[in-house]
Amino acid sequence: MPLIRVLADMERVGVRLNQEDLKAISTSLREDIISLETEIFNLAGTEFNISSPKQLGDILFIRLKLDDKARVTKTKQFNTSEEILQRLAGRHPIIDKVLEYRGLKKLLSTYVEALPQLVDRKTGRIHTSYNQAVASTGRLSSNNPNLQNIPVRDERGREIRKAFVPEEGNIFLSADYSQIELRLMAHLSGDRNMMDDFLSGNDIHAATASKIFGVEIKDVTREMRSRAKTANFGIIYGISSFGLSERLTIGRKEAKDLIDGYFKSYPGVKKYMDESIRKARDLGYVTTMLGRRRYLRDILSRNQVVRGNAERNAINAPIQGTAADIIKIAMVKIYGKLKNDRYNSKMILQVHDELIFEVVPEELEKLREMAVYEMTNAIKLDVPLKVDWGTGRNWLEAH
DNA sequence: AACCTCACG
DNA sequence: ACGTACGTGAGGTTC
Repeated sequence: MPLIRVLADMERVGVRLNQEDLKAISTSLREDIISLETEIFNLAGTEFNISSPKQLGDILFIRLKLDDKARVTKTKQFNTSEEILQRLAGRHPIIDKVLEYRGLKKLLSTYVEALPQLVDRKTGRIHTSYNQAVASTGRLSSNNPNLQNIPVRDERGREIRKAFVPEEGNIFLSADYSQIELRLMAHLSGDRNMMDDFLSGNDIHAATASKIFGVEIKDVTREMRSRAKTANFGIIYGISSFGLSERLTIGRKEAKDLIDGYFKSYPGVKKYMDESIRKARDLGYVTTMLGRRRYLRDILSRNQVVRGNAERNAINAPIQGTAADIIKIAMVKIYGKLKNDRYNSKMILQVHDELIFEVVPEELEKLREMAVYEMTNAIKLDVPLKVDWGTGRNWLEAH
């Protein structure tokens, strides 16, 4: 069965949205937004459109003179992104209010107000579209609406995720790959140390911290683990000392030392990354484990910014793309079994490393075992794949 | 339509 | 001297 039919079926089935929940969220968001508006206008001493980066920039950096060396965007406007504002937070009480306003407004306009309008009249459910041919790495994308970016990180946003629910009597099952991209880095690079970290079943970020900071795993602090985690992510994306220093708010030198330490701990990873770039130069493309190609026309560019971008793509695409290939294999296999064994439960959503099923309770045990098995064994690697799962009466709870 | 900002993995 | 971590989609503002 080709993937496109699996996706078509998932789109057709859709997912239920509890509109009463959303109404309540809407009311409370609106109230908070209005009072934040008032506070912001008072602090600014004038009314303006807080949603306009241009007007906000003028207020913060000219009227209130909060310029932190006034960073600017392409078009020479003041940069008012969250990242910049965070750094100014201590300087004036308006900053926190603006950040909070922005967050709540985002939830309201992008989700709470938009989603109910996309509930299908006939089915009473939300039906996304999955695209197979948009993302250059081979990932799926989802639009109209995008159900791959439903909030989960903040408390307020999580309320929205709770509004995604199964039919009366059914339950959600969520199954997701644990650290699939880092596992792929371990496999593809063949780095003995990283492979051993996964084979021993240790917490990978703690294991990385232990190596780069030179302490026993048991002596790894939260801060060390958090930095190691950032470094691990950075590695997958084709790290630079600048990028890492920005994210950790540390100096360039310190970031460089950290990266050097990383590559000393995982020398195979460094070798693999260099090899990926060399391959891209030779062939003009890189491939995933399953042979999907990403062409990199800029890999020989004389412009180092453009070339650097292509080099990071050469590192990242085989990793992200292989992860995408793997979950697609699992989806096709799982879908085949759902059909063949006449399940009444349905696979309804895919979010890159996660599959969500709407399950009739009698089938839960069997389906959970089957789905986790198919995901875990979709491909044979030199390190184990791990799949976590959960169930619940809404999407958040299933996590 | 371009830009800025921000939601997710 | 430059600009700098991967991949998406969507809403609001501005031109």
